[in-house]
Amino acid sequence: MIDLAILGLLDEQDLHGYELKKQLADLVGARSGVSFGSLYPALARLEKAGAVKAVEANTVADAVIPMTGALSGEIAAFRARLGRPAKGRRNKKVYGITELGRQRLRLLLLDDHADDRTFSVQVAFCQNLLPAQRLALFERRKAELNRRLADRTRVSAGRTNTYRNSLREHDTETITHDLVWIDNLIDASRAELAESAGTQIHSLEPQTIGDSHHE
Amino acid sequence: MIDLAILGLLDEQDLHGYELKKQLADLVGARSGVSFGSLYPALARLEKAGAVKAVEANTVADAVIPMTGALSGEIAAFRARLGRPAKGRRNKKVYGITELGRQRLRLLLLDDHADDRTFSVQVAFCQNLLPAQRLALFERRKAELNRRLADRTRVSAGRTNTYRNSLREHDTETITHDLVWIDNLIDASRAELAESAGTQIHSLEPQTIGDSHHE
DNA sequence: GTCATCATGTAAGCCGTTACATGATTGC
DNA sequence: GCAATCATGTAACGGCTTACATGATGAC
Repeated sequence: MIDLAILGLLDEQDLHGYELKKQLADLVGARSGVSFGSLYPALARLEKAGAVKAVEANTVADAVIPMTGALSGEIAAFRARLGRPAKGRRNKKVYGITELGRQRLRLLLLDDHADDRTFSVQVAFCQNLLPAQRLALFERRKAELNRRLADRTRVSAGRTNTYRNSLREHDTETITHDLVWIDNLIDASRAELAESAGTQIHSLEPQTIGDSHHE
Repeated sequence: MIDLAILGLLDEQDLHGYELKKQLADLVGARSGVSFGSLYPALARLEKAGAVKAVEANTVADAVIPMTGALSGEIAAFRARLGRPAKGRRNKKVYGITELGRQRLRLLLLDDHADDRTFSVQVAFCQNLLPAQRLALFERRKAELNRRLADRTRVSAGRTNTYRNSLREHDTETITHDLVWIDNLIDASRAELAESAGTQIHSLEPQTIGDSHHE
């Protein structure tokens, strides 16, 4: 999961570890947040594998301006790209994704053995997929949620009390809520797919010309 | 978490590992289900610590009758208590909770550093708590969820796209849904607390006597 | 007699956390 | 110059999963 999140973020902009961690926490929620102890080793591993590489290390300036806070990463990345040594924050390692990393990202995005948290991250970066792949991702998830719902109704025996019933009901509602969400995503995906199929046939729309390689 | 779930289940009935695993899966959902590789070591650990002890080992019969499936555990436990060697399934270890185990259970139920999954299990067995403790448990959870909601609105900057926005919105809805649930539990707890306080004093009001400390 | 299921356990390994170690920069 | 924050790492440890090893029983 951490690889997916790192590659997804680095595909959008170059970042250094510390900033990466912040955006990661933002993405998956402060809770279950990734720690340095897993982030840095993960970055090292990805670098060794050639999926990311350090760019502009040690020369980069950083925006210390607190700002809205969440913008500092973008500023840092911006300055990193410019190579401007504004105030001279030191041994920071700004990472960028490689072509190999992008391939790996696409693979991870398609992985169907993903757990719940990983699925969330897949959704967060699923713009990197082709419309049809995105749709397939959502459909798989829908099937999985329906399976859980079925399991849930099948059992229901055993000791029960107020709290266990309440818990069970709440869980069911949560899954149902997830299903509604997924259904919306699926609808949107299908619409998009139909639209792009239409444009491909007689180029009505000025959009999406580049997807020659499938569909 | 596994200790809490095991002790909670064994507090209701004596069970052997295999059956325990089924009920555990039922409790926390088939997904994120506990595996034998963690269950048996956990049982061994708890036994060594004196929190559970094996009862009726090796003499016990088991109901092989498939039935509705979920009932088999209760039947097994029932027969275990009777000591009836129906057909003679062999080296099964039926565990029971000890007084020390019950103490440990109460501690785990009150632990406020519990993660999300653990909290669910705490709710499942919170009947073992005193009304006031139960209320405190729910209130803490409510505070935690509100904290997350606050974090969530604070950030919201950074790169966004359709899918990230949708994910974010869905997460927010999920937390809100959890909050509604907790609020209901809290209301019920307060009512119960007031009622028991009322009967204890001289049964005047059936409502809100216990909340001297806020509102 | 053999296959599926019930049943218990062990071992290797992954993944992630906490805690520790280090050090530069900025604000006061 | 001192504390807080930024920044990067390492080390120890824990918990859980997968896979393996074992074996009894009941159904066919």
